[in-house]
Amino acid sequence: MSIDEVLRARDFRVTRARQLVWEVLSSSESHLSATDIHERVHAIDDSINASSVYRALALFSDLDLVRESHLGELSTWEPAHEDEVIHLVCERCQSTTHFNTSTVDRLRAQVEEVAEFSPTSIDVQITGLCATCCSST
Amino acid sequence: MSIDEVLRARDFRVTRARQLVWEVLSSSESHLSATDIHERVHAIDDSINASSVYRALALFSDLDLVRESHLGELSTWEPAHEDEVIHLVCERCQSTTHFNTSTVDRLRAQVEEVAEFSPTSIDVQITGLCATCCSST
DNA sequence: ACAGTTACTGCAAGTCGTTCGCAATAAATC
DNA sequence: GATTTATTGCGAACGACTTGCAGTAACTGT
Repeated sequence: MSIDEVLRARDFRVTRARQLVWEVLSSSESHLSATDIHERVHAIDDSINASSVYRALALFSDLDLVRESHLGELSTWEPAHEDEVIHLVCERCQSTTHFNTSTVDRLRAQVEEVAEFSPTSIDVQITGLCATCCSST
Repeated sequence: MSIDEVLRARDFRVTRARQLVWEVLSSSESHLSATDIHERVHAIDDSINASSVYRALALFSDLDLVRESHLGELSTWEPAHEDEVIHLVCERCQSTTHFNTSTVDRLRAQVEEVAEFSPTSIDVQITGLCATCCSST
């Protein structure tokens, strides 16, 4: 189902701003800040305003099409994904990558058993240096 | 070693602003935003300005006395602690508890090996229901 | 205890990301 | 194509945070 269809199916209008924001978001592999997104959208069509970008992101967030994270200094967005994933945030280049491991499940189990805590969501965030930045030190 | 001693030992002046920020920070069990801290400091002594709070936090951060996290919409602060610790945040009573497990070390090792990422800090936040709230459902 | 030095502070202005009100625009419906 | 109204662009406003600067108060030496 394309973004146009999703929007129409939920009775929202298909607009150029929304299409472009989605295009930028889904064609990037990493997390993007609102400013990143706005810049990229603006590069394609400079008539699209920053507030439209923010409004599109808010809408997509309501529709669970995107996932907002507060990893670095700014909020970042990415298309929504199912699994609990670890975020690796590079403190030099600010890039964010995903890392998937069953260790997170082990963590969940431990917390439930030992701490008697019943988790609804797990957010793991590791800051440090990514491979590229680390080797260029 | 008290905050006064730490400051003096490193050739920084002991000021009321710094003392109060530290007092607020170390007497709270949960993470606090800069605004929270400012409010609490202001409640004790309303002559202390917001910029002094920010400057104190920046200094404490340099001295590794506090730890900054980017888990929510705002940055939050807490006194630095040695071990990488898991934060269990109850979504009903808002209490925050620490949980210590070697699984976090395993995580670090995995990330280093598999993702070739060199971590400086690990933040794990688990939201859900604490034992008390869970049993009173 | 006091004077001198200067690290710190309070203040006000400035920055930056984000939000909001409103009139103009353009997507859907007929 | 005309009508309706959800969306937009714009500019002003907001809130967190930073900065420059002149005044203050914490340390130092006497």
